Amino acid sequence: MPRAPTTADPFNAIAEPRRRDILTLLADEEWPVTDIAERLRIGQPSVSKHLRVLLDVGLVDVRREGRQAYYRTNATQIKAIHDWTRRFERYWTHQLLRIKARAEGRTSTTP
Amino acid sequence: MPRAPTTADPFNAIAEPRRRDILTLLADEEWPVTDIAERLRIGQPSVSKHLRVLLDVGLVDVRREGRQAYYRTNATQIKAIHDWTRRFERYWTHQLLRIKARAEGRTSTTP
DNA sequence: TTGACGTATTCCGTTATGGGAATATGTTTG
DNA sequence: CAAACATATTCCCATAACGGAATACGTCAA
Repeated sequence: MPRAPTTADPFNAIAEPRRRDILTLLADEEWPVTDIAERLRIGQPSVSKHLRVLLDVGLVDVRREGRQAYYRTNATQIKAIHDWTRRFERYWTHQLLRIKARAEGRTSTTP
Repeated sequence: MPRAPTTADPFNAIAEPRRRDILTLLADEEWPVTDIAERLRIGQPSVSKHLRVLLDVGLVDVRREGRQAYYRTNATQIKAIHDWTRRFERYWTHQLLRIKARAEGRTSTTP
């Protein structure tokens, strides 16, 4: 069984750094494809392909106007990832506390 | 250029659902490989391979004791993902407000 | 209509996946 | 030492990624 397609879910979609860049860029305002390509220094076909993936997963929305396509981040899908990671929030907090405690020469159980 | 290896970074590593399951299981306490396989109904070699990926990325720690290897989630790497998603927090909040407003028959600009 | 423009898709080629089965490595026990 | 046990690795294979180049579409302008 090969790796799941990038369009399988938001987790797979955001694994690609450039797609994360695109999502960040499109968070505040919509942009047409060419502008995205210019700003991020990516070839237009690549941008189109990345946007295709993001669109399939629902991470972006499109607004077609004439021959241009304005894309914009739809953050609701990112929430799913955020919610998953949030369950570990207390662990890295504890880890930090432990590290801090060790650095100060005392154990985490005796604060 | 193919897709980045799963060991490239935590984003790629957690794209696989079973690896997320493993991380969730190992969050509270350490477990040996066989126990993980039993609890999650995955073959032992598969578990070992997933753990290998997670270990390379630093998402788990190991404690070897005799012939057993106790793995445990190291959540500090998950924080990187959490931090990235957190930057979009306000967007889905706004989106929800917009949806709610629309459902109540008023625009988001006139709350 | 023809041509220019903006976007999307297709065709490469290289690389990696994840599962199962078999096997290798290392450790404990009798 | 040999057998049992725990874990790791290798082999096999179908699937798919990503980038770049070329090309196909759809739309707008002259």
